[in-house]
Order: sequence, then C-alpha cells, then structure tokens
Amino acid sequence: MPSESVEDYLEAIYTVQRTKGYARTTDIKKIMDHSAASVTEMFQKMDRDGYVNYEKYGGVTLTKEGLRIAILVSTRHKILTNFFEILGIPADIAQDDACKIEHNVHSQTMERLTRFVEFVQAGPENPRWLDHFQEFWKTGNVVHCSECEQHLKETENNPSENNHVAKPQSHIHLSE
Amino acid sequence: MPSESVEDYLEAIYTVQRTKGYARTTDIKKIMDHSAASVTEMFQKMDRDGYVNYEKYGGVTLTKEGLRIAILVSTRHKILTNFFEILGIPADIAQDDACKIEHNVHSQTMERLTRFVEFVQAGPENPRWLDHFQEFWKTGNVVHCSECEQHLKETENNPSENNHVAKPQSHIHLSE
DNA sequence: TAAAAGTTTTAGGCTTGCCAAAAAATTATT
DNA sequence: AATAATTTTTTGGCAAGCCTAAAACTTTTA
Repeated sequence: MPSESVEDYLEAIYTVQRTKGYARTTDIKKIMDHSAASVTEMFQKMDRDGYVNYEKYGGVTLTKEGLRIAILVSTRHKILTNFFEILGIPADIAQDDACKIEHNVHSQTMERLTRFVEFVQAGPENPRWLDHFQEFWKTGNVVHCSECEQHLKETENNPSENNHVAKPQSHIHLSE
Repeated sequence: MPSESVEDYLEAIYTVQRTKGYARTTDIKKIMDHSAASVTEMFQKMDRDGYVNYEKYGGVTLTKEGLRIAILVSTRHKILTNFFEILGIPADIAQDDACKIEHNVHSQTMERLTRFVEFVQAGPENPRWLDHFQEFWKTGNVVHCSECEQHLKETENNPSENNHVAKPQSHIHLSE
C-alpha cells in the first residue's frame, strides 16, 4: 500500500501524463511545490516499488499498478469534491479538504458517498430537501412540510410501498 | 498548531482525564497502542508546547489550551461519526474514518456537516428523502415523487415562500 | 561547437515520531 | 524495611520525507 505522499505523487504524475505522455521532475516540482531533489528521490523510490518507470534524466511514466492507484485516488478526489459542493461548501475549501481526505477514507464510506452524490444528481435539479437544508443553513428554520409528516404517519405501519424507474448503478472500485 | 499526532494524544488524555482527573503513561499507551517510551517523549514535548502539565513519574493534565483542542477534536469526531451513520455507514468504519479525518477537515466544512446532522435530527425521525436514499442505495431505484416534482414546477419562478418554526442554532467553534 | 543556461541527480543533513533495551523511580509484597 | 514487581524515563537507533548545495548531465544559443 502506497503512503499518502506516494499517492499524491501518483496523482500529480497522472495529471501531467494525461496531456504529455510522461512527467519530468520539473512538472511535479511545480505542481507539488517540493524541491527538485525531493521529486527525484521519490521517482527513484516509486520506481523501486513498481509504481512508475523511471529513466535517469528522462522522467517517469506510470506502471499499470501506478495508474490503477492514480485513477482510484483521483476518483475519490472528484467524488469528495462533488459531495462537499452539494453541501454548499465553497469550491476552494472543497478542493483542499478532498485533497487531505482522499487518502484516508474507507472504501465503504466512499461507496456510500458516491451513491449519495448520484442520488442527488439523479433527482430533479435541486431536490426539495436540499432546498430545505439550505434554508436551515441560512436561517436555522426547519421547514415543517405537512406532506412529509402526513406521509410519515401513513407509512408508520407498512414501511414499503414504493414507486418505479431504475437508474444504472456505478461500479467503481474504491479500495486497493 | 498541534500535529495530528499531538491531537490524537490530546484526545486520548482527555478521555482518561474525564474519569480519572489525570492521565499516566500506561493509560495512553493502552489506548493508543504505542510504547511507553513514545508516550513519555510525547508528554515531554506537549509540556514544552504548553498543551499539558507534566510531572516526572506523575502523568499529565491538560492545560487550558490542551483542553480547548481536545474538545474541538472530540467534537469533530462525534459529528463525523454521526454524519457517517446517517449515510448508513457501519459504526466501526464510521469510527475509523472519523479518527482519520477529524484532523484534516476545514472548519467551514465541519460547520456545514454539523448543520447537516442537526438538519436531519431536527426533522421527523427518518426524513422522507433519507428513506429515498436508502432505497436508492439498496436497489438503485430513484423514487420519483410526484409531489416534489409538482412543488418544483410551482416554485420555479417564485423561489421563496417558506414556513415556520425556528430551531436553536449551535455555536460550536470548530477552528483553532 | 563551445559556452551559457537550465535541469536533474547526488550528497549530506534535518525533523518528526516511532521503537527496544537499559536505567531509574515508584509501588507492592513479605 | 528490604526485595520484588511494575512503571516510567533515558538512551541510542531507525524510517520517511523533506531540504540546500554541489556535481553531473542536457539543452539552448551565440
């Protein structure tokens, strides 16, 4: 299992590789704001560990395994960002937090979060309850929706009586 | 700003201190599964940094600042756990993830999550949309609620026409 | 094509946080 | 109170990741 640091490098290399085919010391140095020396060291370590192919003075490309993890982490990053933005967290903070958390969260948690994002996006543009949450956020008011409370009473004794329309399921693998 | 490691120690000390008044090397060693040597070292460091009062062979108590941060981190931990459990994540995984994330998440994010948890808890026992999410989780079906869609059409042009009942706002400070 | 400019690597060093083993202090036992 | 058992601290060491400065290599440019 790669360290957090290695995961960050993999993500950065992946970004560069996508547009350029490979990544050099300087590319990563700029993205990660580490010294060139540190980047070279890491390239060597990651080569030893099988995450990249490293040629002296020639930069790196991701191995199959390196790519797998890079995609995994990037996917996590994206889902976390989406999720935070749904909750109304400013984009820059959502970015920051996603960066830090993407290394730590359990795959089962990621699956739930993924589904949650899909759930919100599958519904109408802005689901009603999300509006209610925004209202609660701004004013502290709980909107007591009479329809919902009615529904609650009705279904108290017969829990399952549900509707239609299937959505495709995502089958992203979020563990390592 | 304390390191993640120091935050973990503060949390552990806080737990012990609450029942015992102070914490000894062995208490923390057991909770954190580190060697006694490491714990002592940390006690000394945290004393130097003003987070605990340390007496040789006498254990530690939290300083005002140490307590402040311990409470802060514990609060974060609790909110994150609640939040994950709302999403349906198993308790043990929710615990694990909360432990890892509690150090990293931005205070603005924590505030949103706090409000989100409050929002869910302020409504009826299980809000309707959460049931819909559970359904979506289990079956992949999106429940197309005719009432909601109706509501959406109605409010398309006049966004704000809202109800009543205020809830007290929480004023927990989640930054350092 | 040779010197200048830029990039990459090597060498040596630093901090954090962990450990095991040995030494010192405290507490329990007889 | 003396010895045994336990706890705590000290000592010396290790790995991960970062750094600067200097050396080696590559690319550009005159």
